[in-house]
Amino acid sequence: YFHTKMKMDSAQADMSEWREADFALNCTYIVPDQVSDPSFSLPKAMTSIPRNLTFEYSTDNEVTGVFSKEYIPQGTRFGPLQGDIYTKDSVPKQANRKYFWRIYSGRQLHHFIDGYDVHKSNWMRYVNPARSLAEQNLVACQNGQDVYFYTIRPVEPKQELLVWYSHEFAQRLCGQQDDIKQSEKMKNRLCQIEKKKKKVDVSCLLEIFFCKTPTQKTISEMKLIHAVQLLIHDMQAHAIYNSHTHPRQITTISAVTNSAIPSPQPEHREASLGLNHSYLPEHHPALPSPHRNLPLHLHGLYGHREGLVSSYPLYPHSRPLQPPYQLFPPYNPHYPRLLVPQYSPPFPGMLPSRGPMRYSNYLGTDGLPYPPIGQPSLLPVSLPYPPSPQGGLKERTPNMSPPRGAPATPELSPLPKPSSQNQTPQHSPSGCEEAMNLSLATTKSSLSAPRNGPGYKSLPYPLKKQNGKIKYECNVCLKTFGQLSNLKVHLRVHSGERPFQCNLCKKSFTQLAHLQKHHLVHTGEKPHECQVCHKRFSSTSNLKTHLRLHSGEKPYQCKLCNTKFTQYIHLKLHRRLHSTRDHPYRCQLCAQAFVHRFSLRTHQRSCCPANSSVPVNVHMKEMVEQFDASQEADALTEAASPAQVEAAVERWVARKLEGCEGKEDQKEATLLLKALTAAINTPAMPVAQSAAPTSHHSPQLAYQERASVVHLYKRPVVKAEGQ
DNA sequence: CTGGGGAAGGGGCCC
DNA sequence: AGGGCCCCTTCCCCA
Repeated sequence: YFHTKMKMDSAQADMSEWREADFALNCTYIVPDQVSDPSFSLPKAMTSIPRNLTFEYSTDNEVTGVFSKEYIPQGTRFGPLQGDIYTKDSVPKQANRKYFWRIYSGRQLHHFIDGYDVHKSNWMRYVNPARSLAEQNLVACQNGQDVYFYTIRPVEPKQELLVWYSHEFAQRLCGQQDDIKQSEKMKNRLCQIEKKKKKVDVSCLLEIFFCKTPTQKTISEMKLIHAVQLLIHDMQAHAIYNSHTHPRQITTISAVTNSAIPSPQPEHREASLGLNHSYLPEHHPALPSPHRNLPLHLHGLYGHREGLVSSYPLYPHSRPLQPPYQLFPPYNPHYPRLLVPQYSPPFPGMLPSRGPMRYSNYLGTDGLPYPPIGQPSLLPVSLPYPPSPQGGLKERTPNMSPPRGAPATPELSPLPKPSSQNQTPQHSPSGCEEAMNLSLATTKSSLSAPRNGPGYKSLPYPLKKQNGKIKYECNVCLKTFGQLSNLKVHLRVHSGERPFQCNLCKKSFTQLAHLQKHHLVHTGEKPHECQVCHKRFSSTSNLKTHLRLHSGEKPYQCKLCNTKFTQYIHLKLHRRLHSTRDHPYRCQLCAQAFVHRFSLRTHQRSCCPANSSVPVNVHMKEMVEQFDASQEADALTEAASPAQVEAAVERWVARKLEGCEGKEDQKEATLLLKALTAAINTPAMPVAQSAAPTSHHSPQLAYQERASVVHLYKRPVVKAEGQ
């Protein structure tokens, strides 16, 4: 794993200059949502989460974030984001725009995706926004008319997914290129303010934000606001960019923003904007609150410009300071975070506060207490992206010409299934008449590039030659395969892709065969019959296991007590008994633990693999372990003399040999007995003196702390793990 | 609690 | 590429 990780890290691509289309075209892994039965009581926002992800809940069972369950490679695509779709004109009046994403067609706002309704949206609404570049691991891109999240760096297990807009996304959101000139004056003015440490002007600007309803704001005011956004953004970007050479600059800027911006008064905002509490940005600490309250039409102001440049003007693209996404200034919790009204984080999930987002709150009249208003409203002053409302946007991907002026986004309906992209085979055929026809239902593997879109491309599987044969190596776990198709199937293990779905229960699988086998669950069919008892089984494996009952075969044996089992799981469970039993005497060299002190001594003198002074003898090692667990050993006291131990070993060997007729076995047993006896009687080695009961996982520590403790009959409790 | 049996899912190899 | 098959593992339930 470590090797893999290192390899991945070193191979990490620099995506900092990738455009959204690049993400779409070059992503390596595609992780579709889990498809679940719509009749499930849980909303889709909860059930759609891919298997390699998991929610984090607050004590109230509210989703507070999305975490990885396993290693997720860089270049993995999640999505698309789902939700209700509204065109500019069809946005319900009472709509809570907190979860709005803007989808653009070219530079025109085309529609909104609203993640508010947990039954229409998917898990992505719960992803929190990154508060800094350092913690960002996902980038949101609009591909076609869908929003996807791509991993911009490998995500370790149990890490939280934190997203921020792609360059272009942010750009579209602010769409202000030609506002720059107009804002120059403002910038100059504010720079002067900075120099003079005047705060009033900025405060005034913010007042406009907080105290006037959109309609009360004049166009010039809005432009002013926008200019401030740009300025702040610019200054931050500049500061970041130059942070190495001009470290103070950041400080300066933060000081300005910090002092300049008064704490917004939530009541003001609420009252002035006439919004109900659910509009409050506060739920999203990471979001600049004022901005989030901006009505969409205000953003629309910025949306009509033409001639956007693909690269964000404020970010010199020349030399990234830090790998991917150095767009984020370092996050400093001491910075005032409420400044920059900007990027409104899309969805709710983006509750930085980790604040409760009880999904039930979204079901109807929530009434509730979204996270505290005061604090969460803070945002990272550092977020460099241009101001953006809560919208998603659209961009022009090479292969898609946006349906200009398309009607109320028919094809976009998130309800059934996202766009054509990301289609998994189970969805391809229509109708449920095919429910029973597995082959029909799974005609095409989604490994092939999705129809319209970006896809699975350029799989980075290295070719290797092993023994003259070509091998395909998985770039995630380094496992090699003789056939490319096997590797491709294998890759689903990492991507979480499960292209084969059961039409009856919606469960999905990585392989068709598994789906087929699963299907027997529904039909009740049991094709495999036991010829002895005529019991029937759904799989050969299960029949095989069953046959052991007749044959008496018990392939799984406990090394310690020789108990045998027909199934591995039984042995595993059984082993726990040994380990939960006290094993207070842990070898300092190899960490192996024993029930008895004399066993540890013998082990160290005869077969400790870490003791270079004794020949490694696997049989001997097992013998010691077995004897340690034997009734003969148990009968001894810890203070038993070498002679007593030797006698016990003899009894144990004799018992073991009962019923054992093989001369070889006897011979070997005799030899081992001799060796054991010799070891028992060998003068103690230095290391043996250190034998001490262990109450820790760390042998060293245990030794140091407990060396003087002598346990005789009462063994200290030990929490030895496993085995 | 432990052993034991079955059901089901998952990974991989071969053809 | 995909089907078939095998093996392994885990979960669940019961005595």
